[in-house]
Amino acid sequence: MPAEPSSVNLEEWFDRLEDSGYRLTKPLRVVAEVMAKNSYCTLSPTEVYDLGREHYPKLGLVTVYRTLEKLEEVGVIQRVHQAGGCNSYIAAPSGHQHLLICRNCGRVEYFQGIDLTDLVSRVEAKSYYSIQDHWLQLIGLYKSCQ
Amino acid sequence: MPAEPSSVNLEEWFDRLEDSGYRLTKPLRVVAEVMAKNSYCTLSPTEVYDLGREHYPKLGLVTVYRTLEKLEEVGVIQRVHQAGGCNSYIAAPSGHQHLLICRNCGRVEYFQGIDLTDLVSRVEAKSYYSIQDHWLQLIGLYKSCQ
DNA sequence: CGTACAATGAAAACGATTTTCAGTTTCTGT
DNA sequence: ACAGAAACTGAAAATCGTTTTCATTGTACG
Ligand SMILES: [Mn+2]
Ligand SMILES: [Mn+2]
Ligand SMILES: [Zn+2]
Ligand SMILES: [Zn+2]
Repeated sequence: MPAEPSSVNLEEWFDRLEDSGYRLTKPLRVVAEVMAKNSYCTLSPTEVYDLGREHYPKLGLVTVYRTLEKLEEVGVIQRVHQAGGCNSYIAAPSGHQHLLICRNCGRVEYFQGIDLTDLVSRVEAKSYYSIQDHWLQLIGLYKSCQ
Repeated sequence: MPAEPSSVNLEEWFDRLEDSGYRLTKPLRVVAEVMAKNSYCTLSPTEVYDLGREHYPKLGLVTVYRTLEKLEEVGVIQRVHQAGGCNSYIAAPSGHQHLLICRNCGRVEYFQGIDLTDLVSRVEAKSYYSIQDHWLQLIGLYKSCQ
């Protein structure tokens, strides 16, 4: 059921960005590439900046922020919330999946097979809310960190 | 199943703080009181500061930060993560419960009756992680916000 | 090509949080 | 009740991550 983060199709990312009217610039390509190549772990804007400059030293931190925003907007990456902070991102899986994060090394897996729709609508029926979304994350220790 | 946030026993909070070696000062009491009296909604440090100064004008913002840290450490409040930001807190319910938050007005309910232990251990069995914790939050619209 | 405009990077501004520090308050032991 | 030690406080300053501004550059499109 748990799966390695599906390897990313960078061309598809670029298509989505173009479809949303964004231009495919060098800095954008570099940032996207960094996120795509590190789809198994979370990265903060600064970490993306450092990795990006290895390939493209001119890259500016401001552009990293702006590009992460775009990538999140078109849905190819997502923000990850952790006890230590909520400013890192990871490649989003296709479809709706949940995160399993290692508290120690930050390694990430996605898992499927937990379907909450029944449980959620049961709660909805008994509350005064219309539930639009849910957010489930598992936290633990990866094999080599136990 | 959904329930009004259980009304808070402030004395119990103070006991817990004392047990952890913290001193019961005036500013701490004021901050705790603000969190206890607003157990149905989330508050940012600045909001706590403003509410606190209504009762105790000398209160400093730095002390609010320090006190929220203590309250979280002893487990009587918890940080709430939302799309708009992750810097607000709310009184924690007794025992393990999950949050149901209104996207519009910020109103909060807790709900019980969703037991994930089975689902979670099923995922654990098929992953390389030992799962220590989970984090489930429902997001929607409260009655009067729909 | 040439033009229109989105996107860039550097610097400055900004807001939230943390650190520093000198003075105050709380608790403990007498 | 009292003295002393240590925790705690508020104001100011420092710091950190993020956003805004702006002059310049690069991309898409005809
Ligand atoms: Mn789900
Ligand atoms: Mn649970
Ligand atoms: Zn968060
Ligand atoms: Zn509402």
